[in-house]
Amino acid sequence: MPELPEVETIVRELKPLLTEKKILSCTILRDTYLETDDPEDFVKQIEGRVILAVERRGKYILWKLAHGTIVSHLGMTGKFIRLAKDDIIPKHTIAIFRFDGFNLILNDMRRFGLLLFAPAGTTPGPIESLGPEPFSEELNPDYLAEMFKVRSRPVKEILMDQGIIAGLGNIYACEVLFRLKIHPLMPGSHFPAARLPQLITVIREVLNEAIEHAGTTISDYKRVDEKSGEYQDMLMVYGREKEPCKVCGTAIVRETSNGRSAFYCPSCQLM
DNA sequence: AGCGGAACCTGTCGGC
DNA sequence: TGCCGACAGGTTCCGC
Repeated sequence: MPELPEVETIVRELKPLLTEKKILSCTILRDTYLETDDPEDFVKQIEGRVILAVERRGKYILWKLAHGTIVSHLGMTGKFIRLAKDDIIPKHTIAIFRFDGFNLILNDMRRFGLLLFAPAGTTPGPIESLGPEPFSEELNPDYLAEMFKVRSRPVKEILMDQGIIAGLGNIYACEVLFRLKIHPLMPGSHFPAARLPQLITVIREVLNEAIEHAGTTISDYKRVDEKSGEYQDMLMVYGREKEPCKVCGTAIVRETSNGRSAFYCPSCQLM
């Protein structure tokens, strides 16, 4: 569901809500969701603790406590919803976090997400293996040249590989490649090295624009206040199979690659 | 090492 | 109306 812009939007909304607030209590409704066989320990670790900061790393949401970090990933359908104390708990709720004056719930219909507590000094495996943040200096043409050079897989898959760049998913990978006029199935090793600086610029442009529009809502993604994002109206190719390309009018094509749909304009985007 | 495919879940939509 | 298959913002694991 959520890619970097959606997670960034949620983190920005959680910050003023949770920073300096104490977790009064926590109830886990689906304990198999937790990355631990001891859900009671998770609750024990966090109850009564104060959230010092809320941060994002890739598509992961981090609540920093003095003695560790609560790590969550929203998978495809996860969301945090702010509820009044007496509101009915919706279907598919995973966890309830109670604060002074409100409850925050984690809800995830398909249960592809993740929730864990990482004690201070430890880094959970999935975060350890993340590549650089798109807005960091570590993402530079030299680094990407190394990554692309040896890979035969399609550029779209490389852009979506969290170990190479953290945060891009199917929507924004498709949109970035449309803007570059590069075919999503072009082998990574064929990507012209001279265009790597432009690739980085476009990744940042697309992500920034999506963040400004509070992310993309196709069906499930909702903000903490249940409002939708606005970037779906700006999408050029994602989800637009058979619609005319907004640049040249050719029908947009959908093609499956590695189990995911690649959307592209067959005349604008070249191998 | 890198790649493709399946698996993990539930819901929705389109076609017959 | 109803059933069935395809598909959905993701990640991980397994076998080649």
